[in-house]
Amino acid sequence: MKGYNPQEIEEKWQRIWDERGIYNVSEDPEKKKYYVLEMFPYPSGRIHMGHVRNYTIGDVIARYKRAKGYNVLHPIGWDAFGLPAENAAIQHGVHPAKWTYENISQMRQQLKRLGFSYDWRREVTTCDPSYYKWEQMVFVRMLERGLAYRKSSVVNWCPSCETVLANEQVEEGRCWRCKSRVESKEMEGWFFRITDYAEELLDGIEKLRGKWPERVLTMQRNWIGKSVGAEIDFPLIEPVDGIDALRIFTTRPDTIFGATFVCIAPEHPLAERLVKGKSQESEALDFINRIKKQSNVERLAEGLKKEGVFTGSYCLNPLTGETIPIYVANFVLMEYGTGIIMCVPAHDQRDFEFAREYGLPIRVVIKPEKEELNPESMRAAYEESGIMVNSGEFSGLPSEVGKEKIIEYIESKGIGKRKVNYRLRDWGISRQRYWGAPIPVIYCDRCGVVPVPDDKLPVELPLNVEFTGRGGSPLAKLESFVKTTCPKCKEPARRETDTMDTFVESSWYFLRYVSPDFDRGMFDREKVRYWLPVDQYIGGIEHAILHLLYARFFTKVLRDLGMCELDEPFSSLLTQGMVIKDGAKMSKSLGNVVDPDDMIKKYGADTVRVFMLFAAPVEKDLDWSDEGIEGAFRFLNRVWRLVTDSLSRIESFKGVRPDPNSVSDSARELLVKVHKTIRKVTLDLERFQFNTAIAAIMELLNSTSRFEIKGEEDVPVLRESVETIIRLLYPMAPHISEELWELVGYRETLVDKPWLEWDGKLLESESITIVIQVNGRVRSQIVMDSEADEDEVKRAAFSDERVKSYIAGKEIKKVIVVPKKLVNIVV
RNA sequence: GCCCGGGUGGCGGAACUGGCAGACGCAUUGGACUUAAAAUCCAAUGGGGCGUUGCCCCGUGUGGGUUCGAUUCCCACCCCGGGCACCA
Repeated sequence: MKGYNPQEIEEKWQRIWDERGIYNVSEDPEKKKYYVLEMFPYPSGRIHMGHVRNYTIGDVIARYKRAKGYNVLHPIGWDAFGLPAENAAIQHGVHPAKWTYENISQMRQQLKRLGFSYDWRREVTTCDPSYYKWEQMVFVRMLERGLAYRKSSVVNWCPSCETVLANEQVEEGRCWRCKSRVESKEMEGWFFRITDYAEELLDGIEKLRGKWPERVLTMQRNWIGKSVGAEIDFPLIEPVDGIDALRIFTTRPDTIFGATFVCIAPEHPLAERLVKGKSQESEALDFINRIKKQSNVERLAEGLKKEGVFTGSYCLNPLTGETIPIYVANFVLMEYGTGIIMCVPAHDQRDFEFAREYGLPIRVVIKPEKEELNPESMRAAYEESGIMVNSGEFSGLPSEVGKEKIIEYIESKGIGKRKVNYRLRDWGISRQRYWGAPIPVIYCDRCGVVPVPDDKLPVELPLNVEFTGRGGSPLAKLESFVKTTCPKCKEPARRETDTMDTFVESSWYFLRYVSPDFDRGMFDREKVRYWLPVDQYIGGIEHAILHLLYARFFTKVLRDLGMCELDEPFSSLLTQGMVIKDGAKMSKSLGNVVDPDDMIKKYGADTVRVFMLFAAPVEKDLDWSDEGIEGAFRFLNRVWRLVTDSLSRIESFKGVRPDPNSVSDSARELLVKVHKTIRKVTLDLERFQFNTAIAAIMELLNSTSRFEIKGEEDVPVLRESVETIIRLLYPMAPHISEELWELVGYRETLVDKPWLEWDGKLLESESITIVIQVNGRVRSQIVMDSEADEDEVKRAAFSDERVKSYIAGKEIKKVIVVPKKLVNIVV
């Protein structure tokens, strides 16, 4: 018999699966649907071990669910827009389109070589105009509804690349590409109003509890950063430009009697007006300008040092009626709240530090339960709740109650209102880059911003551009693209040359898979109704916030545009850990990269898959081990050998059911093991515990290899065990399983075979080993019939010789019997 | 600082809902096969002890608690990983 030759059999089965199109699915109202999706890859050139792990997990789930009778949708595509393509163009003169499509065709071959069960007819590529056309149309709808808008804001600017960088593209204050220092710059750009959905996105998190990893939910919750409080007016002593009060935001209205000064952000337009004509003017303006020049990164890096300068202006504390000073301070953020805060040094650590630095009064207004606070000797602010003191008519109230009372009071006086703030900012989607979906708007001197009409979509990305890496986006320099006519007045106009953030494409690709060729809209609504939501989404933890939050937001927008009925796109989320080597992420610079192709060449796809699943639980990081993959290869070889070695013995027993009552004891034991393994593997696959599922198959393999046939009636047991191993292994290592299945005499492929069921009766009727403890320590074991009642078990326990020696001459205080498990005798 | 995870042999890891800690794999050691090696197979492998082939004690980050019984539950602390970090 031939040895295990993975190259040969893997190619064979991949061809057979492909020819028969066995993974192609369509809607079937008779069957329960299951949509399993892995995060699609960026076509960087070659797949890496992280992809292999991600897609192997998805493939096991897809094959298992299919065997369980589900109509399984399992698609793949390409997140094909992005900066690396443009860099390749700048550095090597290859056009981004050519580079991207060549990478895709290479990576597609690699995925096929791993035997993943995709419906390849549904492949989507986001840089294709037939894909981004729909995204542009949605952009226009959003624009019409005010969900997309243009504004000026402070961005990260790389002076060398002459482009904006997203926050995540800034590493320690430097450009991730050219390492030059990033500057802050005010720029116009397009935004999606994700903040309108802050509350719903937060609510949704509660509904995803238990189905998404808690960590991801926590990260999203923090990112949205809801805080409840109030906005309150602090009247100015001298009004400026008709403004007679400063509106502040606070989450602690209960501490307002302790507000001894007010701070304003340096970027706040009022800051400069407040200092005008004051003796502090030049000093204050110097400070404001110095802080404004710092990039966000620098300002955060300088971090803990609180700095400020007195404006020379005063306002009133609206509750105490006291006159208090107004400062400009570096720790106040323009983007959050109103950009102005009331400062309560006794009960806020930042205000406390600032007050100590500048000698401002500290007044205690919240008293802790037990201790007394002394403003002179306090070393830190008291930020917890307590009893209100020095707070006029509110004194004596618990601070939590006082918070409500003060809000009611200021609302009744018309000097403020209850207010909820979010840390979440609107999503800036403009990129001064070429390789992305053009933003479909036209600027007309007469009509202003005009969206491109639907019948003129898509705005195709022109391919005849030059890549110099200098002077901004190549699009802006392409006159034939920029020059156009206004759709409204037909006069000459200019096109927007920014492209969309690539996270926009990945915010809806999972919807496009249901009808990839649909040309009357983004997707076929009926098909979305059938397939969505995604039942199981699988990907790396690195997308915990960005992609997963954007996709949730975009789904809700599409719903509100009346395009679908979906609230949440991904019912369940599985985040797999990274693949690392020698304790570090695989990277070229560390020289610890393991190439999947090399491993496939050496061991075959099945071995690579099995190792990925066996080496660690899915959520944890997986440390690559050369010895480990050898072990996986050995395991498959042993399976191969078991089957081929037993072939002649079991060949003529096809379809013969073993009779548990007439087989030898060891055969019966094996048969029980077979069914226990079916149960274990099934339950493990349901919970995505692939490592223990494989361990269970290994155990069964060991038992079967050791098994010796005692008589003719034992042979069907051996056969059943062999067949079980093949079939349980199938979702993880499909090629070898198919080949061995054929070898043991079957013509139909395993793809079509329903999943195995275990025989519950066989497992129940077993005799059971019961552990006997004396004082909680294991002292003996007895074998009992599983039907035995408590008294029988007790009697057997007391008559056990070893137990007798432990309890001899001692008083029995208590006997605990756990049915079918153990007896504990306390003496 | 705050919020999540997580600490189990030499290593990756297992243990249902409180019930035999260390499944399975790797590595190591010894043996078989071989002229030899590789491959393969068999055996041992948490620590310590002894009357040494069978048994005893200790042992799941540390210290306490609940319980007949704790890797599992509760309290306090230590360490590691990740996220957020002047968000008022």
